[in-house]
Amino acid sequence: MGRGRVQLRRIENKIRRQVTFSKRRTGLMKKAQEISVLCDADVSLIVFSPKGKLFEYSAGSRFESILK
Amino acid sequence: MGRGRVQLRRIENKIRRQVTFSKRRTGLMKKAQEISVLCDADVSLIVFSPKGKLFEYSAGSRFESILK
DNA sequence: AACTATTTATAAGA
DNA sequence: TTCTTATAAATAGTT
Repeated sequence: MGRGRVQLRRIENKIRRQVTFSKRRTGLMKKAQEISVLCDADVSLIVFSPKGKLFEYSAGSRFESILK
Repeated sequence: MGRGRVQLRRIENKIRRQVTFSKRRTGLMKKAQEISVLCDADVSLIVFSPKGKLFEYSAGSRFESILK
């Protein structure tokens, strides 16, 4: 999406990689939430940034009992 | 996306819910893979369909040792 | 952080 | 369920 095509390989530029991570993490979390609500599905999504920071979304009884 | 707007609530029609689940699960898995490759991030995504079928994607050393 | 041109995802239909 | 198409949504590059 956006101004250029996506090449599926590691973004070498550190700044660009961080910006892309931030944008795509937000989008991925949103879509995880959407499929859980729309389709009544249990979902667990865990992402570590390259710096080791943890981001997590979970929904449904299968995961809430484990992760909360 | 598509022909109509998304309402963020459970899709009541069973057929439509299954079709949407199948399409969105594919898209979600793809985006999980993309962020892991592009941004060098460890990712774990686990989804259960409403029928209880498990779908999983994981990437990175944090998860591969656990899930494989 | 906001913008916007463009790509990508996908809802509905076939 | 697989393909197509119109359109909504995500986002890459820019400001």
